[in-house]
Amino acid sequence: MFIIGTVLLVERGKMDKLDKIFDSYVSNNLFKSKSILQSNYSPESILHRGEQIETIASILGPVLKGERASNLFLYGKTGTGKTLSAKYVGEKIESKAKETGGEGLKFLYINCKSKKVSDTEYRIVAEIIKLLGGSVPATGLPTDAVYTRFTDMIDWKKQNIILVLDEIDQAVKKISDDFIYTLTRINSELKNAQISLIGISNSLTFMDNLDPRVRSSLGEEEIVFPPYNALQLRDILKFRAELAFEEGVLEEGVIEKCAAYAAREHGDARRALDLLRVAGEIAIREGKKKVLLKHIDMANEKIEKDKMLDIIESEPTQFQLVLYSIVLLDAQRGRERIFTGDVYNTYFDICAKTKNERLTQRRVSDIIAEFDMLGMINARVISKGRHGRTREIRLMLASNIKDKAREILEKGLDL
DNA sequence: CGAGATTCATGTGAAGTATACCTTTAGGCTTAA
DNA sequence: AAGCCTAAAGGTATACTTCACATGAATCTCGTA
Repeated sequence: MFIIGTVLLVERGKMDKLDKIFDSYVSNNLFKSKSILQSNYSPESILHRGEQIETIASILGPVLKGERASNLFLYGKTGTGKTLSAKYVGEKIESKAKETGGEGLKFLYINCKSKKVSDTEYRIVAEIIKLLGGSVPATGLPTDAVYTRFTDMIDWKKQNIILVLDEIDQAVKKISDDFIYTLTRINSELKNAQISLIGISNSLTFMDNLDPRVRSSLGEEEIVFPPYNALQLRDILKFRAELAFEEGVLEEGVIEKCAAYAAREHGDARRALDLLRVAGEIAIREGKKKVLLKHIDMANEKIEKDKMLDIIESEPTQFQLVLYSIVLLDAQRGRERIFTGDVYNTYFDICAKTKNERLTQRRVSDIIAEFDMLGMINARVISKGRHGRTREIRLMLASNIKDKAREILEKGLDL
């Protein structure tokens, strides 16, 4: 109890000196500074990405002379340092510009996948404007009016904007590619300002199914981020672990194991760092003095679990109701197959019980399709012949998190 | 017995509705000159 | 008269509903061997 309390404390705020001293008396805190292992931390130097960073820098360079930089496109699997490198160069170039007096440089970073932005073109542009310090209503404006507002905001003076669109493939999948086209075309409507786009994508094939016009304008320059291999991952982990952990709390081989795990998952450095951090947290919770090898296995499991549960928890009520129906049926039926009709019936009952409004079957059908997209369930349209057509639904949650998922849903739904 | 017709239970697309929120506009009230 | 506030009018995005039609294999029907 005591220990868990401190862990929470440490998680909440950043530790100041006093906390640090107290902590060393109160608990066996293995971390020197945990934030270093968190994914939003940008290290002073980025290992094994020198080449890419230099290339980016040289492409963006012209901006410092007030010229427009080429649009740039970064490929690479998750956790290969794309975002980090882009942000890194962006920040450097921004401060360089300030140093040399040129005020007219703005570096904007947008993640197209994050919850508040995702889904619509409108929200993405709105987010850009917010970053520029303006504000846009959440709804109510025609989309092109938002674009106009955006151009107005930039164009009042001579300046260069570098706009990073992270996970751009997600945006294109949800919306369509003419939204990028609009963005690339904005340049021709600007009189004073200039925009350079940096697109970041996980999918290597993303460019191939893009409108050719968009492809040529966005991909003026392309940089590929290859996955890290186990050795490089080890270097990165070592570098960060030294800053993050107290000395000597890592069991021999812990770093190597993390690196190996992550290397197996297409060289994902973020994953490796998460693994290490969570392993540390588990070790503390168990009251151990050292992070052991087995903690990494536990961490691996926990991370998978948390990812799913987070998604579930943040889902809107109606989605939770539908998912809850599926979870219930899954528990009831065991191996028996679940069909849309079954889900709708239980959903119907649950709505009655919880006094929630009931959606139509049509809508529920769409919701089920969306869960399918999320990978939470596997839904396949089959024909049962005389007995009609339906989706055959299987819950894809690992069995060890089903109970937890159910718990969260019941809590979320006030059951 | 087999080929076609039927049928069921939903999938799926299009169009319409409700709601929440935004801008613009016009009128009315206040205030300062 | 100028400035400010408010309410009404006119618009949009989003989530959902309604309507209508599409699907595709199990099952039925019926002609034929």
